[in-house]
Amino acid sequence: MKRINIADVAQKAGVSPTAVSFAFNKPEQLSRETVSRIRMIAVEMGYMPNPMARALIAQRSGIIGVLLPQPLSTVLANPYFHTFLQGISSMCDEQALSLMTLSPMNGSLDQAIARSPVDGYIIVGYNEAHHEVSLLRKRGIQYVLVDGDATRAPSVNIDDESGAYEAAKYLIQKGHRDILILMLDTAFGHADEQVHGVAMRRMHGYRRAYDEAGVAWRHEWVRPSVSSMLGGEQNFDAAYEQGLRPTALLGAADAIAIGAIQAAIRRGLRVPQDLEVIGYDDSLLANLIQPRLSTVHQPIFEKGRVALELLIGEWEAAAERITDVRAKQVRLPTHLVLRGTTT
Amino acid sequence: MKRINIADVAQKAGVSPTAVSFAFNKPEQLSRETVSRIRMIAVEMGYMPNPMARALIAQRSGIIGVLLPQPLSTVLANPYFHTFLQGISSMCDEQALSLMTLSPMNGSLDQAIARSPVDGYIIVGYNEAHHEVSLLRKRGIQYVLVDGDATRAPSVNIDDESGAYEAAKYLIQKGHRDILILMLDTAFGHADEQVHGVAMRRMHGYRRAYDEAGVAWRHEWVRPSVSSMLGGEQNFDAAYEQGLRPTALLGAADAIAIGAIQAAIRRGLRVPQDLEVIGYDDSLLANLIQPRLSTVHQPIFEKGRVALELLIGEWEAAAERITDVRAKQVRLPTHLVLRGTTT
DNA sequence: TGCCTTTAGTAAACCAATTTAGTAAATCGG
DNA sequence: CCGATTTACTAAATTGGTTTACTAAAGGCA
Repeated sequence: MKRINIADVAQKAGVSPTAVSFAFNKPEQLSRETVSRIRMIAVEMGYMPNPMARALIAQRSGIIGVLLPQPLSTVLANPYFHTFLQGISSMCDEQALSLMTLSPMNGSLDQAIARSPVDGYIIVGYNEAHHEVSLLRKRGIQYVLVDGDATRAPSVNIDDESGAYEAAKYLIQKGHRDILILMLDTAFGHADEQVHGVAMRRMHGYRRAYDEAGVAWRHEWVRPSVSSMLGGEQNFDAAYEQGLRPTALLGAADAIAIGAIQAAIRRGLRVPQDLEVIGYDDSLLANLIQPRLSTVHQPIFEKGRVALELLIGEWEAAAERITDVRAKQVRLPTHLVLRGTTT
Repeated sequence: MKRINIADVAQKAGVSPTAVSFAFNKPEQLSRETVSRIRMIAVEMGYMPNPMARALIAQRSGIIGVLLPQPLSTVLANPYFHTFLQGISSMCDEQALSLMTLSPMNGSLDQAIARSPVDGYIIVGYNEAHHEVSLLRKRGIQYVLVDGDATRAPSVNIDDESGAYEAAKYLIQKGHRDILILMLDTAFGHADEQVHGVAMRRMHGYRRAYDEAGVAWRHEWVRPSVSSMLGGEQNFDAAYEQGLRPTALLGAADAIAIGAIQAAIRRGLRVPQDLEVIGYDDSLLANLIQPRLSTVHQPIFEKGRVALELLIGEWEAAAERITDVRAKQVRLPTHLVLRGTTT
């Protein structure tokens, strides 16, 4: 079963392939009857122009790629990304763009990038200095960084530091001194990974509140956790078994905080009476659990929209050959939202 | 800033474009030094073969398209799809495939299909008879239907009917007679849409339990709801204001059931003491709310995996020109899971 | 030295469209 | 009635690669 092409239609209609192309793209170049005859035959034969050939010649596919730091199956387990992707896709719908998610293929982004027919990238969680990112720059492909450090490339970030600062300050002001901090593990950079700006900034925010209040920063009360409910559970348990007895908890992501709460409840603690908890992100999950999670709100949905807006701006700048414009660095605000896990 | 192509690299290396292609794809055709020289220059220039050209000639892009019934931003609000997409993407990761989501573009799937360079489709929530689906068949593009009725095309469904039957039977056996049923609105087919098989089968399952127990089926106790928490809330409220006082509730989707529970709690009802609730799907949400939702479990993750497996099977069959093999119709089992919203 | 094989590379065809330049035939004005 | 323009259509170039068929030079062997 061979897929029919423009030549097949042309032959059946007794015209040249050019005429078939015109019938769809420039009907005014042909007589009215010829156009309708060609279209009739095309529909009848089930013809549709080959998207690859079309994208090749048009030098654009109408697809944007979202470069993710983890396999898609992992990302989809994270409510933060649900909202973020919703933001991007709401903009996609408006702009008639398609969305393609790209994850590292057996560890490397290179392969994923190499075979993706996309017009530009939204890159999540990588810094400008990252190898694959600089390759894209070299190749002249437009991209926008999200949650990654950049100076030359356009980027969207949030005010991680001040959100964290507010959260820690709130707990300290309420008199808590034994605060367990479950930090993103990316703040502690493994050998092969770059230290991640987001995690660092959140840590600095917590730290600043401690310093300003004159509270000692104790390293054994700060634990790295993977950003998932399971990570939060395991780290709370581990801290408890080390003999720590926190009266409050700062989770650098909602999922971590929620996991920790479940571990705490399992140990008979009452939230918030025995343990006050503040998460980070204000993902949808925060509002679904009981008691509802106090957390640092960030505009996740808007972040996705803004990222795509910037990317579209890059295309326009490239089309008009504006290269000296300073890349836009957007920083969205954060704020503390107090709900049921604080008193 | 022009994107460099194979000819640029060839020129700089003083060889033909063919040699550059060989350096990457068939290095044994060239001398060792030439290969390494070309590769050096390619890296230096930041060259990477154009994915569209590559896909055009290879007649495959390594991308699979997931055709969704709603805009992506709507789909991502639904926990059912999170798990489903996770299932597909776990398989994608293994097979080194990329995943692209496709939603109707201003109402029409046609456009979305026309510009998508994909090797095959997983089509969610459409029947075989649907116009766009039959177009794909005509064009010889492989696809698999999920949650849609099919006889000729391969499909993945679940045992909607018996899951619903079990749920309704359980509540009836416990003595409930005033059961509010919040049905999927797709069971009541609008003018421009086809009646949706999933919704119909679930309704028939509920109905069969009523009939077998000799309980009267009262239409005013069955309400169509959109598949979201908001839909569940609004419909519970509406039913209550009509004077209905249910002692139990069947939600044809978890989101509906959860929304209804929140509306019920707001009215001072205790769940499960005053209102027993059984949802449908067993999405992750069901385990996160308090009390944990009793529901009909379906293997959502596996459904995604199986769908992609079938699609890969289609490719293989097409490659071997096997056309007379009967298309595989997979039906996965469902079962009732009792948690905290039933006594 | 002559013939055959291997090696290393290139020219040209091809994938499936779009677009530019060009060509007949028909129409029009003077 | 003749040159100019319009109409309706086509041939050929282009997009950026891959692949097949071919060629020239080098090496092997009698």
